Amino acid sequence: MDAGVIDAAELDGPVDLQATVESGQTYRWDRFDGQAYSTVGAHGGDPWYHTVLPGSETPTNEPEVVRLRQENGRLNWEASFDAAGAIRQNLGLEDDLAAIRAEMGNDPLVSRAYDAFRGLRIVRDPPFACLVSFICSAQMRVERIHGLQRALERALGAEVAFDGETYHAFPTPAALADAGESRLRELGLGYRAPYVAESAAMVADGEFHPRAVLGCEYETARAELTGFVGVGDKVADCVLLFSLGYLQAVPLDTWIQSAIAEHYPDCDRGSYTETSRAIRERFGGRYAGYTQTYAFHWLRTAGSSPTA
DNA sequence: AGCCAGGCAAGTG
DNA sequence: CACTTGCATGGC
Repeated sequence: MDAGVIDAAELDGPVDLQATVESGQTYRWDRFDGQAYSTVGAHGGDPWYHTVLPGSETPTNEPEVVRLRQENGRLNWEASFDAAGAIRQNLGLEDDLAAIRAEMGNDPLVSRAYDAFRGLRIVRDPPFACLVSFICSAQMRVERIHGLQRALERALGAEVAFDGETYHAFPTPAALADAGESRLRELGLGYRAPYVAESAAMVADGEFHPRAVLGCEYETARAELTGFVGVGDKVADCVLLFSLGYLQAVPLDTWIQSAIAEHYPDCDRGSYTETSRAIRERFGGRYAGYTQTYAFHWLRTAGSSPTA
């Protein structure tokens, strides 16, 4: 077993592991202590989190386990390989958070949210898992989205042994495509089941891959991703922001739309494309997705309920 | 019991 | 293009 420490002092700005992995941007990290996933602040002590990275992101080309825990300014990790680089990349630890904050804006909502979750980073999740989890996210609560991803892993993901325990990788595109709509309905996906089955088949067949939009200009990339079944502008923005590193993407979900109505009514331009352009400018341009994610987490945990 | 959840697709006007 | 409707399931 490999292990190591990432000291926040090496990074540009603070780190808050719990806010990063429990703010609804990634569904690939599980808390080890078995407590409810999204009960922010309810755990005692510093919990371990674990994930299984896909073979496409490991040196062995096989799924590998990573465990991680924050103690003050230090991130302790354990893994089946030298995972320091992968962790830094996957959790946005290489982002210059201090510089990003300077472009996020200073209105009350943004300032309150940033102060509440100082150290929250934007993740770079494995693209296929990110795509599936946000297809599943339609009309579902964050806690349930996370539960569904775990159900998919347990039922359809490869077993990975590590340190005497068994973990599950996220299902491959072929595994989800082969499972088909009926099996995915059995696992609780509801009307999203055919969306996941069809989009997984597109990837398994080599017809399309979320990674294929890398290099495209932002709005082009978003439009391309809507070629997947079950992916509209909002889910496409989630994949761009939480997986592909498009930090300007601002997913216009119900929480953000209600925040726009309440706090930035001049940014409501009536269409997704135009409202997106306006709020992106208000939220700091190239780093607007960071602002969105702080605002989302703050609204969902401390702010008022959406009215939309 | 009814309403709602990190929406999307298909169908109208 | 704007607007409406149907869609699974679980928690409050």
